[in-house]
Amino acid sequence: MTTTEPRPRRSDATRAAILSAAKERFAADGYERATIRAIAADANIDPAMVMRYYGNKEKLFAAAAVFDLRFPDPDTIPHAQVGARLVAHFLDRWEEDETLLALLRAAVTNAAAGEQMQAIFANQVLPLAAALAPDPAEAPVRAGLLASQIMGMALCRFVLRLPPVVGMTRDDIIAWLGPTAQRYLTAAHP
Amino acid sequence: MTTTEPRPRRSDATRAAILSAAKERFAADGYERATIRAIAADANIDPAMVMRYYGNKEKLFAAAAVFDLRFPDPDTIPHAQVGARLVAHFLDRWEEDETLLALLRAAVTNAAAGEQMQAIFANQVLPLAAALAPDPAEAPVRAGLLASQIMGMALCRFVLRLPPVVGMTRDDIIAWLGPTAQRYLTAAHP
DNA sequence: TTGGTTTGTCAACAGGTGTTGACCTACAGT
DNA sequence: ACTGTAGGTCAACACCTGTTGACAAACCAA
Repeated sequence: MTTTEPRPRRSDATRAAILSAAKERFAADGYERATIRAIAADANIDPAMVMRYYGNKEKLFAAAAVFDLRFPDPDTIPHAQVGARLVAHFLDRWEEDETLLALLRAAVTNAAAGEQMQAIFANQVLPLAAALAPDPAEAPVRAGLLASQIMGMALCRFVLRLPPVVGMTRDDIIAWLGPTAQRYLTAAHP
Repeated sequence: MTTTEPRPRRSDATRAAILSAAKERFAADGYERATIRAIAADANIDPAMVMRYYGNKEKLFAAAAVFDLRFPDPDTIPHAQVGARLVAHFLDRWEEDETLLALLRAAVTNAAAGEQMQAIFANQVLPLAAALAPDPAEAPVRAGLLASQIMGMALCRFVLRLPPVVGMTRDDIIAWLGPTAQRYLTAAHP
């Protein structure tokens, strides 16, 4: 038995346009300033359609903020390079998918977005740290430290746009942050 | 000639109450959700007073977001301990003054707040890095790296409230982030 | 063609926002 | 006591927000 795909509806294109516009607006403006009217205008549809297909603004955001970090299999990474590889992977994910930016911008002022951020941390970052940390009991703290450095870099580079941080190249960032991530994940407790 | 203090006005108490309530609201809710009406209610005054004394919401925020990091004199810190000392200092400043939290929460969605954040970076963090970096030309990047780790920790601990990060003690954080800050500021370019 | 379901449009609602101006009150200087 | 000014109150404004319900158009099955 194949997985039962719900047969394609005629309105799928509209749904997709709404979701795409929502991601863009949430990423650019944050939760409160991204208005349903503006999202609908971007998608060239009536604001009422947003309500019809997504119920309300919170559910629309929940749909727009689904995100998979797509970590590589930890076993395929040489132990000495996990830091650099993860920093590089995070940078790529951050730049190729605006969803993370939307999530960050919204999570700072919206409770539901904050919880979604916590869920991503618990379901995706924590298992990764558990697979890499020398002692599984330390995994949560190590995951938290990794998150603090990665999110801080994203904050300064993509949100606050601090000029020296914006000016760094991808390789600069990997060279500086790689050892930090490596230490947070694998080094002995200081 | 003594510095010409503007003689105290009868309304100084009201002004201070407004500013204090504004800091609290901006810190807790961010720029857009902190309404003038709510701030006025906290200060037990009429919303119109806010406009009279601060002109408009943007100017009120600008007044509420003035902040001095109060760095210790770099020369008084033993070179080997600058990282730990600065991390400890940042933690203290962050916890004793909610202005930084207001600034961070607002800077993510409000352009003026973002610029104020950039100004603090340029006027306060950058000179510190310049005084500590081995090569002054590298100071901006080193300051940016320091900011990324410090702001990231604040974001995860005070805003997103990631449980493992909230659970860390002050000493935990200093022990983990101290060496990172030390390396960003003083170690050779990797 | 008929009838019903899906897709879309329009206008309006109830409530909240920053902001303004008219007005009253209490004080300081004379 | 009189008067000008600073401090404070009140109601309203114009606008924007999420959200709703009534209605029209397009589609598809019979």
